[in-house]
Amino acid sequence: MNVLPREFYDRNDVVAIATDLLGKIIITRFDGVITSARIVETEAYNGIIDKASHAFGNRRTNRTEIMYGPPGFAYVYLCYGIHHLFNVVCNSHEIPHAVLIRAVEPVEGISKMLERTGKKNADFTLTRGPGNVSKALGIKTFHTGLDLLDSEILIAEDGFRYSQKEIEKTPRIGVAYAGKDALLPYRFIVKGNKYVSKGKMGI
DNA sequence: CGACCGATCGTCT
DNA sequence: GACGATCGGTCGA
Repeated sequence: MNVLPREFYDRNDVVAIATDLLGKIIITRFDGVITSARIVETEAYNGIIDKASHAFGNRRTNRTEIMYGPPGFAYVYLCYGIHHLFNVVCNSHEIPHAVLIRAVEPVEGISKMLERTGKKNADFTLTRGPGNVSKALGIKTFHTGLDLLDSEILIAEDGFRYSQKEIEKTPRIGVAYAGKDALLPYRFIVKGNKYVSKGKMGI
């Protein structure tokens, strides 16, 4: 198990990074408790030219500032006042690319995930959808800015890899407000994986 | 299965 | 003051 290096995130191709993140492992360690899960669904957000991105039009606010920083850091924001959505900051300083983690497959610490989510059974709803991912892994908005190479949240690879045939691309979910950009094939899923979220065009 | 709805609050205008 | 990069439940067909 190796933590992904800074160079993994420091690329001028957020779509490639979103694809490459499939199969990688997110590991969180809060209060000494480890939970980990394999990424099976991602979405790319292509910075200032992407209407679906919070950084569209070079918008800089307290919330989005982290995306303008160096790559390999967490961008976590509150959605609908309830859900903490976990993103990975990509590309170099001043280029606000990000990848949203939309679904993972539990690996370690499932009992802790059940405790955090208040669920009884470890079925596919445990970590399906970006809100559930953060809830199960214990990620909150105040974790925004953590270094994914050295903090309580890490992303690593264990040698496992999905083949291109197992990966499908679709338009992103819930971004209708982005007009034409909502049609871009920036969502990446592992075909047939039961943890992949339900989308209009998804599985 | 699809449509709809309520929860809930930080962020931006 | 309005609005989400959502979720889970309910209701009707």
